[in-house]
Amino acid sequence: MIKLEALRVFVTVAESGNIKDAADAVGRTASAVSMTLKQLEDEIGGPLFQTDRKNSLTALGNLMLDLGREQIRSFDKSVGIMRAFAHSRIGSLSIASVPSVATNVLPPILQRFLETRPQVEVELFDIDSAQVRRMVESGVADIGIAGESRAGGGVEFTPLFSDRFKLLCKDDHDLCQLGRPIEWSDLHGTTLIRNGASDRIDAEEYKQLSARSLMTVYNVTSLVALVKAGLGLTILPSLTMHGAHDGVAVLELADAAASRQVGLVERRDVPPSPVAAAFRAFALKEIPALVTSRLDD
Amino acid sequence: MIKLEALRVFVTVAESGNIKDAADAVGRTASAVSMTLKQLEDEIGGPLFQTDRKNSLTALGNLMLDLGREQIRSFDKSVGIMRAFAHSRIGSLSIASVPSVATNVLPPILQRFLETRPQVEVELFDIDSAQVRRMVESGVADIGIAGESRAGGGVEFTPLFSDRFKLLCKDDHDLCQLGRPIEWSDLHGTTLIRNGASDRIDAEEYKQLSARSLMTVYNVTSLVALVKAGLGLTILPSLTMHGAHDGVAVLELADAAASRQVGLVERRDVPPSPVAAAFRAFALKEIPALVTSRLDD
DNA sequence: TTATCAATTTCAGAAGAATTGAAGTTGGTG
DNA sequence: CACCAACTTCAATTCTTCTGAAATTGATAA
Repeated sequence: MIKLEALRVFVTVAESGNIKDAADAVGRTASAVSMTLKQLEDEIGGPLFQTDRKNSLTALGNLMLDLGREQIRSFDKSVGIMRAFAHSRIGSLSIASVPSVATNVLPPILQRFLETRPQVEVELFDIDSAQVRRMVESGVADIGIAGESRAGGGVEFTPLFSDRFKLLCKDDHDLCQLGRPIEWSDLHGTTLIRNGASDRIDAEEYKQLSARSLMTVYNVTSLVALVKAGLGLTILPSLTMHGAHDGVAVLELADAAASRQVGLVERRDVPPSPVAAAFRAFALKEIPALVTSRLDD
Repeated sequence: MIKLEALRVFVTVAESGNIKDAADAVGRTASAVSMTLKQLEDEIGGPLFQTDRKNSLTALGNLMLDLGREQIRSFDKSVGIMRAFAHSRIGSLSIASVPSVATNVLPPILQRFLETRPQVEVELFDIDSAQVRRMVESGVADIGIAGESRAGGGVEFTPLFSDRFKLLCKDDHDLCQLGRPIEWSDLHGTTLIRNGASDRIDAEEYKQLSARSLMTVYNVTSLVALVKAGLGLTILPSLTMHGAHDGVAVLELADAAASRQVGLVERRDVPPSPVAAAFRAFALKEIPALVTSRLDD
């Protein structure tokens, strides 16, 4: 059986024009090279060089030099691709994330992740938690970032950070004068605007308040605009409303349990691609640190 | 160093979905296959299968299956080409031959030669002996067929057959009545037409006759037409005028030395390509036999 | 949950292939 | 024609790969 290694030796000899130099180049003795060449000629079925001074090729030798070079080049390139992929230097990564993280957290994370992986292709979808789970489950996204869900399903959740809910109201609202964390009871008699994230709060008191609410707004920008216009107040994870908004105030809630767990969503039983695995490790290490500093503003 | 053989094993395992069947397919034990796979994973830098039951590939495994298959296919194809070329089943062959041989001898020879080599490409040039030598010397033709030349030059001559010169005259010419081989002296007083081939006759008597000749014609068809028209007689190698011509007679010459040696012309010090070498051997064996029967007509 | 069974892995020894260094050839050069 | 360098050959050695037995693993069924 002809080996690629034998072709490598042959090409080296053909290029150096003699066995001794080729032997040095491949790190063997001349006799080893000579034997390899002989074996190759036997297996191919004809002489490769015109004389045993290896400075001129036969027609067969020329053909083998061309074909051999191409095979070596192509093989080495393939191996390079395999290794690059295995070491997550190449590949593609599809991330599905809830908007708050996609907007406030992922940009610097991805930037740093891609700094050492310029060849990796990334797709980022910002969608709500339920859809994140769906995209990961169906394999459309390699990894998701979303709030924790009750049902396990085909996906697995790994917490990244916890994000406390806060109250958003107009900055001249009465509640701003309280000077202390807001109790659920403080909200009686106010107009609460529901949103996509606030359903996750488990407190019974909040649920009752929420049930009486007449408005639900999913878009954060709209939500802030409505609050600013004085149409009501709303409760959001603090990361969601990260960044100052003129005319609105962000107040602490007294209920420490009012928080959402944000974490990675991954498919169960399907191992991640090397890039996805690398991103997972990177995210697990970097996102909590980043979020901590971000929420301390 | 990753070996193509390891990729072969991996592809087989990926295709059979388990080690045992793959081991049978490649003629190894399961343990050997298992170890090869492990080594491959170490060298690439990541797992190839999702579990140690080898029925589902990782993303890396899928990539390697694709790339590996392609490498194997391409390598095997290259080796096939090398072997086919070495065994002269493919390649190209450029033959330069004098017209008499190209017309009367080569067609059946080439037909038989190519019967077992349908992929071989042949070019055939019919030109005079001097040009045959030139084409072979310059490498334009791989092999030549021509009359023997005095000067060696960069080419080598190997005799194939000897071709006696004969006299061609109008069939009502007086010489036809002699009923015996023609002596040079019989030609005194006749009109001799010189031609490209007859210069090779060494006999002093002929040379004198030839020197007196006023006409030289190189094209055999024209030559025969002139003879038939009664403008003179000419002396040609018998193969040249093979095939009956109405109205002309072919007479034996008494001078047994009046013959040309026809043979192979090959470049010195440049080994023939496998096809050329095969054709050489074939020609050396088949042409003399064919010519003998051809000239016995 | 545990028992079972086949597939896989591990391990040490065996077999095989490649490599070495020394001795022997060969071919080119002065 | 003798010399020298390059190459080949050969037997011993080293390195790699393979094998068979035993241990482990994981799926399936009781």
